[in-house]
Amino acid sequence: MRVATWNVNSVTARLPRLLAWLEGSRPDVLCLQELKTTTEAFPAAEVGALGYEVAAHGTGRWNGVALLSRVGLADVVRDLPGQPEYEGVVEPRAVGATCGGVRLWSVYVPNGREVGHPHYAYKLEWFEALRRTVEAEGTGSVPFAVLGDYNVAPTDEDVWDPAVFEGSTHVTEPERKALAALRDAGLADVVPRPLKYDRPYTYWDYRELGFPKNKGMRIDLVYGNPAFAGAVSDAYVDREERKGKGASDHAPVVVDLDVA
DNA sequence: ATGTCGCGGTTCCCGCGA
Repeated sequence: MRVATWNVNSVTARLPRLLAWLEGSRPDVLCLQELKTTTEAFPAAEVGALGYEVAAHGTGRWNGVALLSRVGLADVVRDLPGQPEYEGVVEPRAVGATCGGVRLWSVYVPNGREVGHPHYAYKLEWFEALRRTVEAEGTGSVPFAVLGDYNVAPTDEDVWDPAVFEGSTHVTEPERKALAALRDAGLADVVPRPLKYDRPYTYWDYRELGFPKNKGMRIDLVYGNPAFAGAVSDAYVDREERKGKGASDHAPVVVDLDVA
């Protein structure tokens, strides 16, 4: 079984690339983030023509997540139980489903903007709701994983230059402790292999030639319970998809599993 | 070497978020 996660930075803008990537990589399940469109406007017919069922969750210009599956899509849940609001709104940042006997969540963790900003506190609250979901769903024998854009680099090795990020979001101790809490809840960080260079970055800023200079970050993560992580046979970052005109600023992370 | 991108509204540029 092949599962993948990809922040597409607008599914509408990325549709030609998304369809080509699905045809080329043939994941059984794909977790998408940053749809930037509504549930209704999601291109379900186009991905359906490739054999995928869709659980999309979007409200418009920002955020939005989806699960695409060609191995079944059951027990769909939109939003984390108890997911915190931002400015009075529960944003579309999480969707869960059971696909081919594996329980999966596609998540888009809040960015945080600046340390001390209300969005940063919201980010940490959001992680706590995610941790509670892991405790509720992920501690049994069923393979379980949370895939998506976590907006946190787990270690200093996961950013191209730690000095540049000093004092910024994505690398602070409270954010990294939120990831550690997920590991304490039983999940393992399924670290993919890079297809080039030494670090498996998943995101490179559009600005200042981030990709050609490999000024990247590993912020798109796959956190799986023992039944999931123990079944992993391979994992890699598909940096090829970050190349060329019309790319997202994130590359897909692909995980192959030996599950029935 | 791609030396930002994408969206929606206040539209044919601007502000915002990332």
